[in-house]
Amino acid sequence: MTLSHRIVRIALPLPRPRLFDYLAGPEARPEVGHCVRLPFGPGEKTGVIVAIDPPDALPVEKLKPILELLAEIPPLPAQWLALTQFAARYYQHPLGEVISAALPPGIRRTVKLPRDDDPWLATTAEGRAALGEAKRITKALAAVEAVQAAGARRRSQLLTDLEGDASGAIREARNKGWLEVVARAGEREPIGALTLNEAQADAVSAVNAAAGTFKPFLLFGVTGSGKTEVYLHQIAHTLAAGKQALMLVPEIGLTPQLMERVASRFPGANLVSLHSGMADGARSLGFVQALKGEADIVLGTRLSVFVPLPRLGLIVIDEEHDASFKQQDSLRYSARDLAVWRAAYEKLPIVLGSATPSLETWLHAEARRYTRLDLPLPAVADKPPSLRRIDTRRVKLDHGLSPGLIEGIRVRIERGEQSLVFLNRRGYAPVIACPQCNWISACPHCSANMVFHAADRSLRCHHCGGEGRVPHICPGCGNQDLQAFGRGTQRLEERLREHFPEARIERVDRDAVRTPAQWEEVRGRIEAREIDVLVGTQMLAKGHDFPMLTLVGIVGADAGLYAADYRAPERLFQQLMQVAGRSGRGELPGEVLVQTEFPEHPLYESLARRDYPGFAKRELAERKLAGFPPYGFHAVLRAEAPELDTAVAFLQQTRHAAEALQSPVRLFDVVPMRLVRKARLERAQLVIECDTRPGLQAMLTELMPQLYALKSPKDLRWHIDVDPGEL
DNA sequence: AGCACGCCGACT
DNA sequence: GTCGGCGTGCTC
Repeated sequence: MTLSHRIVRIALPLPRPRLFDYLAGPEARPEVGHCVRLPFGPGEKTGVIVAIDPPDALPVEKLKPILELLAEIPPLPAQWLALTQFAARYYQHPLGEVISAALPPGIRRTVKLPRDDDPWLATTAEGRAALGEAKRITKALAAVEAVQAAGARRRSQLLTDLEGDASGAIREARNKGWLEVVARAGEREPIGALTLNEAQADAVSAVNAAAGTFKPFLLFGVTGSGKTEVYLHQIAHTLAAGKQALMLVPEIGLTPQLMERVASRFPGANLVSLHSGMADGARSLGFVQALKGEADIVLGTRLSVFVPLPRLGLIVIDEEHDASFKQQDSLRYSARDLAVWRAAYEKLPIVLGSATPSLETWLHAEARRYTRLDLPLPAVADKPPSLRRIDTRRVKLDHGLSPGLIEGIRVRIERGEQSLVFLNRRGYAPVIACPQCNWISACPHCSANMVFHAADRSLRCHHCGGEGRVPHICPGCGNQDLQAFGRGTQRLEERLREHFPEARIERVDRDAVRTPAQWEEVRGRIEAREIDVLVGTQMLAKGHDFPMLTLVGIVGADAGLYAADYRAPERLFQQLMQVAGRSGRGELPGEVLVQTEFPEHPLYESLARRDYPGFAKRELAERKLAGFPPYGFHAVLRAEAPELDTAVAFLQQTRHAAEALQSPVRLFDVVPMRLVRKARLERAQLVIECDTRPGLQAMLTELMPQLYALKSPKDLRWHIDVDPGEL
């Protein structure tokens, strides 16, 4: 080898925390951050260079040369590598796998990069003339029309603007000379910017003033207080300074309306949207545009926190408390927490928006580590709906519905207003049982009951997706009289139809509304006042304002009050605040009815006053007493195997190893998980608790090599979850 | 994760 | 006599 050969250290997608050294020839000109294709064992893999000529490299004669340096992908910037390295350290996950999770699948798997055939298109005089003279709008003319409306449009954006596969129509319009390639969208007046009220204006200037420094903000305001408008003004300021903006939204928050609102506000900006449902090519293209600095705004779900942005100037996290920011498998990261780290590392302001912040964020704000920006409701809408609690111990329920709620719905139907009944349990009934022999509809693969779905008379397990027919006679004793116990949204819907046969009733849950398009369609009908009563799960809690919705009924929420998981009340309060906020958003006064056996429960007291700070104060006091987050820190090691003993034995071994480590952590007992059996696997867990994050980190870092060294049975799988969403 | 190497049961 | 089971160990 010659002197100009370099040794490159590569992170590879392997489930062990190891890096591998290779040789790169003089012609390769390797840089840290470059993607490389290389021989690995008998096959090939793609990896990323994390170091060049490391001092502790393997002897050269043991190294293989790389196959190819993927020079068409610019090297990933140092800040990006720092983010993945931090995530690998913090979440105790192999760096190669973190990098692989952070890269879009198209780049991860192949050498093929989607050709950047994504020019800016503008209309020509011929195109505008053709549009004006046309009697019929052809697909090609529709493309011209869409470009005309936007001023100039990226081809990829145009493809998503138009119905179906529009690539042929765009080609035709270009061939006819109706569309031409332009260097870049010209500066245009932003469309639809709203005048800010005083609180909004203050929030905007506070964040603008923090440009170029790490400063976290909590934008605290209910839906309707205008958080999105504040984000848009902050993004406008960021773009004007020549920087890029990253905006993360919950999974269900990434709607076409939001995309459209951002796109039409910044017609000249290159807006990239990213979520896991996108095709590989589009995802890779967006990623590379961001990496090259061509994207101005990235709007996406949690995975967007890993998008490289060389000129990043602002991060926004909408609904920061939302559970979908935490990944629940493989690399179990919190996009919100990583975003805060990223903002600190890159010295940026970050805005966390919520009406019901996570207690972690709220505590930061109370401690003045985060700056709280309050957005009160605008004066015109400043009439929070009255909240009434219906004591279900004192009234006779009709299939779970109280007379008060039924009467409330009846009145709304008469007035031509809309009602919403919220029940966070889909299906018809949560269990089928035999009153004679106590047989119940248990899932054969999980320690859970199968839920009765009336539409197709099926029994479904909501944990493993298993499905079966409802037996005609009891499998235990042959009894013909099987009964459905408890209630879900389907049963409520059925009962409401019996009560109000004339009313237009619509159920909204994951069974009835499967795709975003279906949800859009239902939403349209709600707005067009074609629906009188909505029945549904938390899907209904989010989304847009329905001005004619004046009654929200909350049914069966009590389960969250005394649940085993200490986070249950926090989630319940967030959910109820959100669903209660659906009512009375227009001119008409709203009402919320909560059916409960515990009307005097403090959570409902706080809810009635719309008093998040009061709720948070009480909840934080309890957490502090228990040493739970955000006053203590958890990691949980989970193991699963066909036999529970296998999983328990593995965790016991780990626990012994951990005990020997001289660490301030507290090790809980190894216990079966609450849902012990899921999809034919028995699961157990070991919770590790510590008063400080660094203490927990240090212990885990010491423990991990021993964990990897433990020889675990072939059929056992384990993972570690730092800052778990639930215990 | 793949994938090969490597020692023990029922088959052309 | 071999085809193949998946246990263990390695990949620069």
